[in-house]
Amino acid sequence: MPSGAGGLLRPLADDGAVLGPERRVDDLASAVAAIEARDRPRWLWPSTAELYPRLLAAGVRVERCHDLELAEAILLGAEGRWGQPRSLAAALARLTGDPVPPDPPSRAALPPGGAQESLFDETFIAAPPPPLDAVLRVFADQRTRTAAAPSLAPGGGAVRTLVAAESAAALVAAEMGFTGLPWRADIHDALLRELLGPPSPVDGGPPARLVELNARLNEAFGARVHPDSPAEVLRAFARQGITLRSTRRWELQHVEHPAVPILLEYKELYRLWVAHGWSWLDQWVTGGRFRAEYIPGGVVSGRWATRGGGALQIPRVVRKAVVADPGWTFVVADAGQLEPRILAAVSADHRLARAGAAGDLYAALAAEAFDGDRTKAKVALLGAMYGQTGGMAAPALAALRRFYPTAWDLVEEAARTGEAGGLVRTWLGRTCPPSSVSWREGFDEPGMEVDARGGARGRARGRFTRNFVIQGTAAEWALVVLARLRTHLTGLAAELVFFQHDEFVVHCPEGEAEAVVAAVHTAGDEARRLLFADTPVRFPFDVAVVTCYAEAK
DNA sequence: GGCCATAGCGCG
DNA sequence: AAAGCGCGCTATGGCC
Repeated sequence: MPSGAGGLLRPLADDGAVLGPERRVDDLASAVAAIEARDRPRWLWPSTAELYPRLLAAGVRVERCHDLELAEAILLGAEGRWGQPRSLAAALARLTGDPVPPDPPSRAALPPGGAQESLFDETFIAAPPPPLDAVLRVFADQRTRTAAAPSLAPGGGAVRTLVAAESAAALVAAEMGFTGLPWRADIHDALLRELLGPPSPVDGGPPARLVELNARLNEAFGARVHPDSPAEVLRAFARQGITLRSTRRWELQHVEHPAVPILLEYKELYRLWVAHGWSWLDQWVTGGRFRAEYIPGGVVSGRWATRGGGALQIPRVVRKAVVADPGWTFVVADAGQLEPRILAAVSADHRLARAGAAGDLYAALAAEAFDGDRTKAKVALLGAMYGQTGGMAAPALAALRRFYPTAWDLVEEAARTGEAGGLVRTWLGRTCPPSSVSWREGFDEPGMEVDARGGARGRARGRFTRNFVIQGTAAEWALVVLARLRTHLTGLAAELVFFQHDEFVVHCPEGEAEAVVAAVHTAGDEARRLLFADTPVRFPFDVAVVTCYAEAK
């Protein structure tokens, strides 16, 4: 953090009542550090993503915050105003009746130390700090709106929990981005050489193994083929008398032709090379760490998104490069069967909840309703949550409907609401975007009826809302786990280094592993109680203590 | 040259 | 008639 970044501070009570005068400080980070050490307050600020990385860079951590922007986005959704600008300035303008400014474009993903980063810093410093009365006014308004916001959970107050969890998670996100995931560039390089052969002598050229596979592919087709071009590959197969709809792997697998195994191997290695090859390593790994930018609430369902480096898509094979520091280890905790357990808890379906008390929910289902066929039980449950109706799932779904009618009704009701153009909400009250918002580009396919009811489009939306309730509630459970786990890790050297939807990775000295494992289980239990009180459903973790991430699972 | 849609595949 | 959800990233290929 450049020295001299100042700011404005003011002490408040929990309800936002002013407790003292406004104070301008020249060194915001030091002032925050001093107050944090003394009072451990809940910090109220416009944006964690904007401010907290700067505090972290100055060596300052805080325990709690209320993120006005994240709260605003949740509340706008709850009020049917999904997608309106969420910045402090926008929220204030809506209160004063002034023109609402659009949100600034999100910061582009930049490699660490990228040239544009310093440019951005200057812009930030040049901008005046927000007036504190704006912060107070918006906060007071949010408190009222939060109390009124609906949720799937019965009773009130759920959205307040959601806002608190989202704010806490934003702290974790910034800290994880700052800390980074331990990454051994030398091991990554050796892995790439083993799989791809030596890198090309030409800068950026394909490595030896890809060159070789391409040559063999040309031989098999009897012509030069550029395998990275789907159109060219389709034409090459057509010349062999084979008509394909696409060059997707699952379709190629059914084709009898000597080019197929070569092409499949090429595609797999090509993917590794372009997405997680040497240039990825150069761009994203510095000082033995992979640093991504994590974006809480970046996905409509409330899951996190990331910017840069594809942090949530690290291929399993590449995880061999994720190695703990000497004397340290990873605690990798994976919440097994999370979404079906969420369905059991949310629906409170008596029999499903009883199955959810078991260590293996699918096995419990199989024993009760699927003649011991675990695969069938799993297909049925996943089909119900994703809206699958055809193929193998049909008879399984019938059994599910018969044995677990309450759970069945919950997802069906969510689907019907979506098909009719309505909104659904998660347990803690995150609201899905309205149907007027195309939440996914390419949503409309040729021949899809525009009518929201009855048509293919309506059914697609039904599948979306059906899944939204489950995926979104699972994301909320995970947010609470993150927040609680973070709290339990304070005082230890342990650091949260990775989080991926239902999986938590802590990097800690070997001697702390036992305490971290205990903290994970405690956090999971606290999350269950906070969301679902006395549900019989359990949310067990598969926990692995490993020095290499690839060894987990 | 930049912009945008699409294809394809990695993750949960 | 059949229809499984959510993402990010990198390539190609058509466009201006």
